[in-house]
Amino acid sequence: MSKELAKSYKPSDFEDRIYDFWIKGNYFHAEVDPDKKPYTIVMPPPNITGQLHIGHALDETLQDILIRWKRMSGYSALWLPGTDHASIATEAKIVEAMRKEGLSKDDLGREKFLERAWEWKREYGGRITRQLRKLGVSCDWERERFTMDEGCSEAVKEVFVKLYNDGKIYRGNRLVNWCPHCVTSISDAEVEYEEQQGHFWHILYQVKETGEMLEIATTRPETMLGDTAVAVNKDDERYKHLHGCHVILPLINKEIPIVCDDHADMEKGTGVVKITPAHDPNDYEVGQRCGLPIVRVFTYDGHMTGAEDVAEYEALKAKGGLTENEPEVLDCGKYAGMDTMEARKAIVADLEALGQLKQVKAHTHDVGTCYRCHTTIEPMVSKQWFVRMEPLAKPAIKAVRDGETRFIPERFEKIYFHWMENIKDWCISRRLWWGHQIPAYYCDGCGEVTVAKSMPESCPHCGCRKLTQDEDTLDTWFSSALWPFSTLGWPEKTEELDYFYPTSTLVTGYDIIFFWVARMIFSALEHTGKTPFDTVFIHGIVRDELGRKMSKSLGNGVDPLEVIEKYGADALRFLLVTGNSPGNDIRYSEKRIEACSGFANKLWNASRYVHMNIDDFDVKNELPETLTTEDKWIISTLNTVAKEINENLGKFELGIAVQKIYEFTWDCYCDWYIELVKARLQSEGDDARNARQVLVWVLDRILRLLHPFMPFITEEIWQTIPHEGETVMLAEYPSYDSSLDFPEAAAEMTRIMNAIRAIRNRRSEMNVPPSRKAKVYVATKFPETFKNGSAFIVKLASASEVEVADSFELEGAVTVVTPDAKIYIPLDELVDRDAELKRLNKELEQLRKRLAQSEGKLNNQGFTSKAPAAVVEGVRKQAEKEKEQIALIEAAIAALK
RNA sequence: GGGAGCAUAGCUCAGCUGGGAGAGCAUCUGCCUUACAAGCAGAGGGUCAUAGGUUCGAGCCCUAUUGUUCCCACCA
Repeated sequence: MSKELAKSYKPSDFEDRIYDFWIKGNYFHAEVDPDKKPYTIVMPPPNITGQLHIGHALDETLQDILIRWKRMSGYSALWLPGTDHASIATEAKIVEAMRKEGLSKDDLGREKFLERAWEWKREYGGRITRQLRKLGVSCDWERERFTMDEGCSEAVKEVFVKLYNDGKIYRGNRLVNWCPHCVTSISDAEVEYEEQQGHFWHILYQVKETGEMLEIATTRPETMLGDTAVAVNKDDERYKHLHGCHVILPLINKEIPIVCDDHADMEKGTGVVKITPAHDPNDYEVGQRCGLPIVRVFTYDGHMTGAEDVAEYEALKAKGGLTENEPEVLDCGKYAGMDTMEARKAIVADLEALGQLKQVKAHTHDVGTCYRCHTTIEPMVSKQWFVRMEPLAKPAIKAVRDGETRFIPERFEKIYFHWMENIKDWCISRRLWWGHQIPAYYCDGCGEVTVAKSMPESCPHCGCRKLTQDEDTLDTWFSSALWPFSTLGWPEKTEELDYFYPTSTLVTGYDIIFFWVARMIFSALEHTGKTPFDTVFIHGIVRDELGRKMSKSLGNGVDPLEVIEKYGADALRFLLVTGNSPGNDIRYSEKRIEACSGFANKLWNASRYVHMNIDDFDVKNELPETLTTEDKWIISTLNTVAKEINENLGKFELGIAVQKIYEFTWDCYCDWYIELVKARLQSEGDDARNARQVLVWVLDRILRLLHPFMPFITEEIWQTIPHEGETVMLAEYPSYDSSLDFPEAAAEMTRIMNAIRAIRNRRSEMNVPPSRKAKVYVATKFPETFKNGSAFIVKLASASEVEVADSFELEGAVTVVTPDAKIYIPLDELVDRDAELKRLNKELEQLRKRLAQSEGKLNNQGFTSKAPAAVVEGVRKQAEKEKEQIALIEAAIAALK
């Protein structure tokens, strides 16, 4: 490490070097240490397909701040990183790449495809974690995991088998969300609803028994071929005569019953609704209640079924492979093979030709789409694997209700509860190859299923030796749900698991509470008996300058790597926590990042100044025996700030904490303390030596306090000042120390500072340049304080000299009044009697107003009797000060006249 | 249809359990004071969305209203 500090702040010159230094020192590594308390964060694993975006930058920055703070506070702080295999997203990318080569999945076959996928993982899986390093993340790379590595896969199998044996995983035909583009089922959480312009088609169905026409409205006429009933409400007077009758399904002239079901709402439309159990969630329910057949009319890739599909169905039937709720398949005849949109057009046209299309109305409605490819979802009855959610959700609700896991901010608990309380069974099977293959084996002989962690030698049901593993894989989130414990070695009883689990804090965005957070909680409770983390710290999303979500299509994304290149990772990190409170969105703006970078620059320059004053001396980084008033003031202030920052961090108020460091550094240290000691530093002897020590000591504490937020610059500077230890990363985080409290000195310093501010203020109002010095007379009850501080007034308030006394009889002087002093500045030629009178009167008026307020309170018996004594006492003192000041100003006015 | 967030200075936002409205940027004034002009010293600028209520006291708590963003929901 260099001992020199470069002339100017150029983060790109040292950030990478510092990161390498940390890696070489192995400072990120956390061990099981019985002498320390554990603090654990598991990183939300980014997708291997992903590139670092600003959302990651926010998420990782918050985690890094917490982990660095805890590490410096004496915890064994483990931040466990990793990546997610992201089955749909990755598979889609590989399929897309293959398509460009003219290859399909079937051309390659499963084995070859998976080889390619792993190749992809090797190539791109490390990209995102390399990018993360640019941010300065201090995670334990030795413990990096991947959702499909051996251990995580073991955990997945363990969980699947256990849940299956407990009856909490089952396989069956249910209505699922089907993405015809990804050609797989997806879970309810993966459906995104988008508002679309559509139509209501009013179709006429003829009643067989009476010949009358029933008008039925639908938004999806292409599903009508799969209708197996129409429903009316049993209380609907209009249709009571039709109970038990049938209608003729147009186009295919199929006879289907009219059933009664509460789903038919008398208030809505005509009160008659067509029932397509195979392709609509509600209709599926009606079908179940009324015992209707299920007729599938769509293929899995979004076309109308035809003879081939029927043949497939018949073959399965012949084999005895039909199970409960197995949908029949319809040969859609002339519509067979059309995609659903073509079919819709053709069917509508044919209905019109038949005179059975009564009307078409425009209609906007929410249409479900796939969250990955945004293709319209086709609800479809299909045989899939499901997790039974009710028994899992209950304890997960209780754990949060009982406070075993809490959300920051708390309002997100409501969202969590609402979701958990209304949860449906979780469809976990995906017709994909990239992922955890479902550990279920089908016997070629008897067809029975066996669920086991590995393929059984022979079928336990019939002894047949030929078994085939289920082709499908599990939802990506099934493995992510195990992340907090699978990464620590579960199901093995490792010492890491014992020590670091349950983890401490989960940091994530509100957008994946359902996908991930909720599922981790119920999985952890089910398999480890414990909630996976104490606290879920939720943050918002980063928006662009106009408050819009960043998106590829808008092209308004901010590339964090470019920002780091230009301003440094420290500035970006600072930006992401400043002026923000938990759970709220953040707006990115160039102006703001410049301000953050400006702060780093300020710190850099202050450090350079410190260097100018210590480099030629042997300066110890410890407080001297003798402290001056200004020393005590800065130390005492720092002590208070350190106390507050720890409190704020403990409450996840990172934005408040960082602002306090900012203010202390810039206002207290740079603008006041350094200015206050400049004279001493130029002197010789103990005075100067002591000042150097305090200067260094305070800077060291600033660097420590700031380090979790701005790790690079703080390390770079820290290495150049006197210090103990190898890295600021492992220096102790400052906290409150009662021996560093100097309230009297702080009060004295405040009196001087108030006087300086008041004089500057008055001079500025009168446009007196600093070069024009003037004598200052201070009339005060604290003569010692002001005598001691007169040098400061000379230097910082452009005074030629300072005279202190109980009172002065001066005429033609400008007067300023502070709570502790009346100050005269004789600037004869500048004194504009009228202007001065006007100003004094204005001030008097303000003071009187305040006094009136104070006295109003004190005269209010409700206030004096009910308000806390300390508050009442505070107002009383305030009122006294105000009276004193008023008297002083009145005297000044009288003197002018 | 249900729920949540937000509304505070020209702009972007803080404001912790109720106890005299803040920051950054922008604007204006004066300073190249030997760390920093990416700076220093100052100034102006707010009916805390609206209307009620609780309280000795409300930006903060309660109710309603308006605007705005988002989430959830099976409405043909």
